[in-house]
Amino acid sequence: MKIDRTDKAILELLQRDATLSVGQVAEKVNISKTACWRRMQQLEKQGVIEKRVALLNAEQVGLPLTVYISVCTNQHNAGWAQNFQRVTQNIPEILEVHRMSGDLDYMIKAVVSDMKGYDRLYKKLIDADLSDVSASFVMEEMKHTTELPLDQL
Amino acid sequence: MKIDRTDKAILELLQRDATLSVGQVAEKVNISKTACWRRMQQLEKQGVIEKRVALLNAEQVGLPLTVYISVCTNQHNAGWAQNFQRVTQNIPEILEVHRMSGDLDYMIKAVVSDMKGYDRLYKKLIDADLSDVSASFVMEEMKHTTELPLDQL
DNA sequence: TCTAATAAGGAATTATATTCCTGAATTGAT
DNA sequence: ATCAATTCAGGAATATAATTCCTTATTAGA
Repeated sequence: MKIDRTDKAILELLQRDATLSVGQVAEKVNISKTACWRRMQQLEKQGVIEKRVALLNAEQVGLPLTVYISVCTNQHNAGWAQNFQRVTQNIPEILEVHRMSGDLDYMIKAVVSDMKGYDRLYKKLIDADLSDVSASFVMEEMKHTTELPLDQL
Repeated sequence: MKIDRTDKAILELLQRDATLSVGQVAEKVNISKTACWRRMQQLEKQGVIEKRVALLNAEQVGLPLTVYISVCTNQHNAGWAQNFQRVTQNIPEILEVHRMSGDLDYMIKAVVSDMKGYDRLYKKLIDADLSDVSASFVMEEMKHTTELPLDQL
């Protein structure tokens, strides 16, 4: 199934605001309600639309501090990697974990309430045998979006 | 307005799946549809719920490569910062920009189609006089969520 | 305890999603 | 080019959900 110009327009709208009704989307992209509904279904079935979520304000829920943590290791073994995977999955403050190119290391993004909160997170990582850990704190969030650019479609 | 236990439960549900109907949420948190609807309205009015969005699959829309770019500067002046702000806001591949603690630098997260795509982005940054740029590519996305932990509420 | 204020639920109403059916456009074979 | 066969689109009907409105509890303060 190919994503055409109309699908692209639908995706752009829904990335911005998923509360739009089928009718509203249909009108904006100039097709009928039914046709629009079918396209939206299709895009979900294909997995192009992964999910619809509510985005919360981190400050208002008591998580004003974002921190990037890089973790280095010289342990190449599968056991270590598996343990790392398991530990990070189960810490809810950790929002993202990436294995990076270059050095053999990982980048973690986490949100915490304050330095005390970071310290608790740090200890959890240390306890899990992730020793080579270094943190950078976010001073100012200048841009933050979940909208992917769809130019290439 | 205080966020109580019930609000917290509502937020946890909607962070995970914003397609849940008011009725479904109400049932899960054991209150009436109307009460639940009012709480949801309130949470939106307060800005605790910032928005509802559709999350797309980056691979399926042709953006399989994520890159972190750090930008250093020795230019402290307001003009440079303003230019930086303007340039990054207008590049849609750039999803996040953070000013970090420690060294005077910035961290950018971007998505691109491939190395060619990265190179185009790189050139845009260079053109905008952001010279001290270094990239790290994501090899594997191990965790990626927009769900904030609400334990502290 | 009484009153005012606040919060909750049920029923009615409105809006929206979803299905179903019909007709148009497109494709592929002859 | 013509004729099925298939895919795609739209309108109307139906089902589901959101929203409003009204009435009843519950709470806080005098």
